Order: sequence, then C-alpha cells, then structure tokens
Amino acid sequence: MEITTEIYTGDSKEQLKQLPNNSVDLIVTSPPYADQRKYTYGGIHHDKYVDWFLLISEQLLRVLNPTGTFILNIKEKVVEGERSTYVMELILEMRKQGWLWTEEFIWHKKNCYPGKWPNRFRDAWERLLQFNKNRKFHMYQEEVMVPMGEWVNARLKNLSETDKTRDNSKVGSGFGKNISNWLNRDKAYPTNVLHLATECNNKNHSAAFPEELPEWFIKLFTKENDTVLDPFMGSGTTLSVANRMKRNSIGIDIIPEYCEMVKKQLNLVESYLFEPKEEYETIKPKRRIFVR
Amino acid sequence: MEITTEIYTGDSKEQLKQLPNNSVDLIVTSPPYADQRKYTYGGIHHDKYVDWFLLISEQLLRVLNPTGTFILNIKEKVVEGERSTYVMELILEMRKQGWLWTEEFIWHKKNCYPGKWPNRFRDAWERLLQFNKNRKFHMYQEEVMVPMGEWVNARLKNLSETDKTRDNSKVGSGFGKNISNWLNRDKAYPTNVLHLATECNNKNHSAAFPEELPEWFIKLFTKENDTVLDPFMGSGTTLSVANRMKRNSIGIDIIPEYCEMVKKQLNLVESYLFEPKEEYETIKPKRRIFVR
DNA sequence: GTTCCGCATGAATCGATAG
DNA sequence: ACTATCGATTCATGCGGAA
Repeated sequence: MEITTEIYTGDSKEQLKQLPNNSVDLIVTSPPYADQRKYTYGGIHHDKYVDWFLLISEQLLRVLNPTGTFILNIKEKVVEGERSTYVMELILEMRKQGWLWTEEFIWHKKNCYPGKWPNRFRDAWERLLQFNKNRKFHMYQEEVMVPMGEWVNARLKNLSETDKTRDNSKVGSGFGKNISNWLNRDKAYPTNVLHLATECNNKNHSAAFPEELPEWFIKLFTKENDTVLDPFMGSGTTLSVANRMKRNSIGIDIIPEYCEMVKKQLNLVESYLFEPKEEYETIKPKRRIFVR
Repeated sequence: MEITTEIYTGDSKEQLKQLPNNSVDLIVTSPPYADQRKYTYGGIHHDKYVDWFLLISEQLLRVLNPTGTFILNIKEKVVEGERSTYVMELILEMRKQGWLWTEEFIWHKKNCYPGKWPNRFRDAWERLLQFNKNRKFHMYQEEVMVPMGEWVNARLKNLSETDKTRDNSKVGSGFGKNISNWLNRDKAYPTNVLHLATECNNKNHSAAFPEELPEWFIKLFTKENDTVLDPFMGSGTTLSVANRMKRNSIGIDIIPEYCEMVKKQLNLVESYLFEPKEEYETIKPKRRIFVR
C-alpha cells in the first residue's frame, strides 16, 4: 500500500475546505502564536487570535475522523507583565464549537531558550492540548511505553505473600496492589508530562519543533496507513516523521517557499488524480497527491 | 526580632476579615480542589467552585501587600472524559477582580498517582499559578539559584541507564550538550518547571505537599521577617517552613484538629495581645499570636 | 553506623452495577 | 434516565526494620 503526501499552499482556513469530512486520523500542529506585532509572518494579534483560530478549528472538526485526535501545541505570551489569556479563551470557545478538551499534556523543554528578566524565570514548558470529537477515540498506549524506574529491579527479586495476593488498602482509598502483575513487565505507561529537548538547528523556520514530539503522538494515536494532518506545516517536521512512520500525511502552509522546501526534502513525486465529486464544494482546485 | 505565628480556626472567607489591609507579603496555598476531599473539607462542586473561591480571593487581594505575591496550587480533575474548565474560569474571573495573572509554574510530580485507563495517562503535573496586585513585585531570584556543581554531581550520580532511556536524550544533542554549559558557571537561574516528588508519608492529612514547594516560593518572594499566609493550612507545611526560615506566618483552617496539631507541632507559646482598633471591623475576636 | 529491602500509600479515573 | 457507590488498574517514594 502506498503512502501519500498532500501539500496545499495557502491559508489553512480556505485550503482545509478541500478535505473531505472525517478523513483525518490525527492533527498535530503548532500554529503561529499570538504576537503583538501584527504584520510579521503569521503574527496574529492576541486580541484577534481566538476568532482567527476558531475558523480553522471549525474546519478541523469537520475533517477529523470521529475516532481521531487533535493535538494543539501552544503557549501564551507575556503581554504587559501578564500571561495572556487567549489560550484559555480558545479552549472555552472550542468546547462551545463541539470539541471535547480531553487532556492537557505538558511539554517540558529541557534546553529552553536562555535569558533573564527581573520578575520572571525562563519559560521551560508549553501546552499540548488534546481535543477530540468523541469520548471514544483510538489510543495505542503500548506503543509509547517507557522503561520502568530502577526500583523495580530490587523490588521484584523477592515477592512476599501479601504481594502475591491482592492486598486491599485499609483506609478506603480503594487502592490495593497486586505486585505479581508486575512480573515479566519491564515497561510502564508514561505520564502526561513529556521531557524533550527543543530542536537546536533551526530549519529556516522560526518554530523549534523536535521530531520526537509529533513522533510520540503519531505512535500514540495512529497506526500505519492512517492519515496525519498539519495545517501549519512550516518546515514539515510532522510530515517527514509521518512519512517515515508509514502514515499518509497532509500539510498546509501559507508560505510557498516552505511548501517547495518540504516537497524537495521528502523527494515527492507528483501524481495528478481524478477527484470524486463531493458535496462540500462544487468547484475546487485539483488535489495534488505526492507519492514517495 | 521575634517571629510570630497566628492560627485562625474557621472559614477562610470569614477569618481573613480579621487581617489588616496590605499586611501579607506572600500567600502560598493549596485549597481543596473541586469535588475532592469530600470527607475532610466537604468537597466543593466544580460548578460552584469559582463563586466559592472568588469570595476568598477578594479578601486575599485586600490583605496582600502591593509588592507581594499569591501562589495558588491547583489542578482540574476529569469530569465525563474531559478536563474540567473551572480553573481557567477562575483565572479569568480573578483578573476581573483586579488580580494580575503573572505566571504559571508547573509542578512536575515525579511520583504521581498510579493507574491505567483506556484513553488517558497518569496525571503527573499541577498548576502553580502566580498572581500579583502590581506589575512591580518583590522577587529575590538569586535566592533560588541552583548551584551548578552540586546539581551536576547529583544529576550524574542518579543518571542510571533507565534515566537515559527515559529522557530519550541523545549523546551530544540533549544531555551531553548541557554539560559543557555548566563548566563555566557556578549557579544558574531555575525555570518555571519544578521537579518535586509528593510526600506520601502520612501526616494525618491527605494532601501531599512537599516542604520544598513552599520553601522555594518563600525564598523567592520574601525575606526574613516578612509575613507568609496560608488560608488553607491543612497539616501546616507552609507554616512550619516559614517558621524555620524566620518568616512570620498566618494559617487558617476550618478543621480544629488540624489547627491543634499545627500548634503542637510548632511548639507555639500563646501570648494575648492588646489589639489596635481597626476600621474594617468593629467587633472582632482576639487575635491569637503565637511566639516561638 | 550505614546500606538494603519490604511495604503502605497516595488531590486518579473508568466502567459496571446498584438504587 | 440519572446519580451513587464499587471494583479494577498502577508506580515511585520514604519509612522503618533488618542485615
């Protein structure tokens, strides 16, 4: 089975209209953060950010498979000494739009940007907001298991009798233990805090997005031949990881140079296809499918 | 100069009225979270939580010194498959009340609650929200600098093989790279991510609040003889740390047993004082000042 | 005195079952 | 239908007793 990559050049809000309903299994993206400077690349003023993003998230809600997941990497800036509130407002508005705010992962950036301010420390974390369409969605937890802590080596050498049978806690916390379940287990499930370094080498793109980040979520929320979408593709990290992991991918970016760069980087071969007619749009540009 | 400790038994909303305006330099507290601690504090429903807390934060705003800081430890729980939004709503409302939302620190709990669920990982972090009255506030950054040498030694000692795998650090890009930075410096400023374990030893109080947490904020935001307030004292961790660090402290709790326990623990000597008359309340109970 | 090892415990969450 | 309670799952830590 062939793995395809589609790249659209233009405004995400418009380009997304070309995608069919329920056709994407995972959306991972890091949109341009709100910025006080209005006219830089992607810099949307924080007052307008929520309205701007809601038009995009509306389309994302449409194209996402009901069992799929949307991961939004975002962090509020400091405005006049305060953390801006647009991320919180966005979450509240997206819920009204129909999204479920399932979870908030923390990306702990181990080597965050250096700097010093009189009343503030370095910002070493970002939000990874998980949104879903339904309470039931696909999650392949085993794919991202991590080695257990050291303690388990010592712990499992000798099992006492209470270890072997379930031993209920006395204080009514409803929590007991059954250590024997841990035999033959060398891995544990991770938590909702991710420890990753930021990418040091900038790839001609301002956003530093380590490959491990989309990789982790692609492993967790998709299987091979699923489709991954990044509506703010940038340098194409999400797409190249998806490609390597045998997932179909779709990228959108407003800057033609990035689109060209990503195509070149992925060694894509363009193939024109006959498109089935869909109701959601009568006239649409030809979809450009790339096959590696 | 003597260090004093005051303990008030009762509802924070009411007890706080006894404190003068602008008299506290730091508030550090961990209130009962919504729907939690039903058997000790009664458990506030998440729909009522914001209104309930606003009456308290209104008083906190009054008693806090204009150069002081309020640190609020809180985390939303899952309700019907979604993260509850009451914390975000609380932040938005507190800003309307006059608070500045200056920063959000992350407390990464290394030993978080275990468990496995089909669509969710363990929750390993909590919010430490920083609020201020003014953009200018006291912050003694040097007090919490991390000594590089010690930290390097401790880190290297604990750097087991599983640590390396878990951190997914690649030689030369992540961990190794930072080592070269450490060579030329004695101390470094911390970031806004705190790595602490919860305390699971029983102190007759269910909250796992490690001493390092209030200690860090007391160092950062106060100096000796300043006053620290915890309106949800619980087992008194904040007070005992403040006492040890030569800060005056004030604790409030609705449960008499906790108040008695804290007094006993701190070996406090009660001394009745003549109170100056204040305008904000004509009749008020005698303040109980404890001196160690 | 150290170091080692056994063990209870925790701001949790989901789904099934009971009222 | 809707709420309340219950059982099942899980892992890192610090304490205390033992070696």
